[in-house]
Amino acid sequence: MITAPPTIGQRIDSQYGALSPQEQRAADFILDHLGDLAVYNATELAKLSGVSKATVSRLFRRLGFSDSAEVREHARSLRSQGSPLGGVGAAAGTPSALAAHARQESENLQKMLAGLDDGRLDAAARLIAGAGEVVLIGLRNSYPLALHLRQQLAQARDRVRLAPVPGQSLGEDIAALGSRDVVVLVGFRRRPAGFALIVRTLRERGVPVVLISDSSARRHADGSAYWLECPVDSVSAFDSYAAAMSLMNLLASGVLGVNVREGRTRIATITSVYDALDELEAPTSPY
Amino acid sequence: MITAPPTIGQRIDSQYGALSPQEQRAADFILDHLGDLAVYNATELAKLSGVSKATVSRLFRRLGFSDSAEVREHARSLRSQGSPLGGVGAAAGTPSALAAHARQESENLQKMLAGLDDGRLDAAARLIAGAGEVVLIGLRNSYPLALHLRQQLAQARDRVRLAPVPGQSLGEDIAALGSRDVVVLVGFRRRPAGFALIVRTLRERGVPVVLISDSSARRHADGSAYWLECPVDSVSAFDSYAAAMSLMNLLASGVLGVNVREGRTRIATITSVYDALDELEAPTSPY
DNA sequence: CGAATCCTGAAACAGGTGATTCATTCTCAG
DNA sequence: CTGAGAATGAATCACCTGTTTCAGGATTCG
Repeated sequence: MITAPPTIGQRIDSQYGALSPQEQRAADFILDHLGDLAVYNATELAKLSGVSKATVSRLFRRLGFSDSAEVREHARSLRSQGSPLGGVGAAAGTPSALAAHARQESENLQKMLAGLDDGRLDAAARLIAGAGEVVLIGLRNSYPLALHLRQQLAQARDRVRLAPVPGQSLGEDIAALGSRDVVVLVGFRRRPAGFALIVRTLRERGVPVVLISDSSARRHADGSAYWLECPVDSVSAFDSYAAAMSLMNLLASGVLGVNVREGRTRIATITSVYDALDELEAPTSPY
Repeated sequence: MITAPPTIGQRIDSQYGALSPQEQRAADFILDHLGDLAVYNATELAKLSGVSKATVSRLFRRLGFSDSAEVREHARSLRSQGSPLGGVGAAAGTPSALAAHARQESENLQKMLAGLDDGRLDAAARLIAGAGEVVLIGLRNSYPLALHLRQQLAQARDRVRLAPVPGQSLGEDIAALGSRDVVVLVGFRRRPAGFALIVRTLRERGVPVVLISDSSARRHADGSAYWLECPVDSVSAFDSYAAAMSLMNLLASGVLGVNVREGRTRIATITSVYDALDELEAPTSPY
């Protein structure tokens, strides 16, 4: 049996710790774009990963290639073999359980999206974007989701509050709200008893509600302006909020008003993203 | 409907008859290797298709490109957008915003799972299941995720704490930990500056770390016992933590599974514990 | 605190790339 | 037979790529 020479991914993995910081940076980029490695030349690799050409050159050398042409060659041969290219993994484990999980997650996602293509996502986003104040409510297991949504929404607009603030009753939180405001109510299964009362109170006050929940909250749907349904079914003992997170992302970006259809990680944007990342990595205060 | 500029394949098709014999030869080669077009440069194209560089240059010009660089660019954009390879039509039905989003989410999920099938998920779950104390750390945007994971893990085992407790420094939180405990560190991109210090401190103390993050935290991976990588890429302006949530679910159920197998099950008490937890978790409502 | 070592990007340099020019060949029409 | 025109590759040359060198930090070690 022929022992194949290690792929570039494997080489990076095995030597990663021994690489210098800048070399790691370039290596990161390579690992993140293994499939596209053959289309970049060394200069682009350097620019995109934010290091000098010299560093890239040294990295190749250190990974055991004699020059960048050899790397190109290597990347190409990997491509043509259709190999997974991956440094880590690729070994057979217990795919059955993971596969079942994957299927379930996809199904959740699909269902969630299917319930959205009547334009209600857009409508809800518009409602939130135009509201005076936005209050997010998430109790119990929905609390982390609400917290997350607030972090994202806060980047899309002002005046986004999380409602159950410690030391303050929910009543006080929503007392001042009116019909020009919006409440985003995250209410996945295992809602506390008072949930129905919240919905009723808000409706009486004329506060529009965007309800995000699984199907078990259907009875509260007609008390809401929009109901964004999202399944949380899972093959395991616990609910999975993956599709819910996906929905949060859609909602936040909808509010931001960006055109989601814009192509994926375009080369032009890669650099700026990386730059922004590094800026954040260095300074800043802890949480 | 937007009329996209014709692809190079279409341009060749429409002008094929008007091309000179040698140009057709080069064009044939291009058509036969459309998917790999981005990896060849003009000189290689010439050599491989058996024509001179000059002919290739003229061909590009005749196809409406000003430059071979423009062709490269074009070839790349085809790669990143759709499927020059995987079939002709890119499912012309509704490649709308939601579809693009769905595709990206699936890809994230797939990548996440691919990084797991070497058994590291199971290993990490075992480590967590057997640890004396489990401390979850999630800063900034990773905080909601950590919070969520705690809710789920708390159903699978005892002694699961969230570390950045308000009014207490992280140092105090992890001061008492040792090699028999475990820290689950959630560190998705936009980590604060102190992150590296946390990793270092934990390693010095011999506290095993399960790192959950996107690829940007790779540099911290070798300071960790297990690194569960999870992409958060999104077609929108915000990162999507859908795959991350999926991973949390897997991890929690993995831990539960270990404990069930080893007779440490807490299933009987799950509900009551869960409820008690929630009272502590989200500030209680007056309702 | 100083020396040694390593890391790093700027700059120099050698080699390669691709657009253009030019001479040759071939094809027809006259 | 001849001249116009197209096709084509070799040759040229400005430009670009990638390697190496070098000097200025940063870090480590004594």
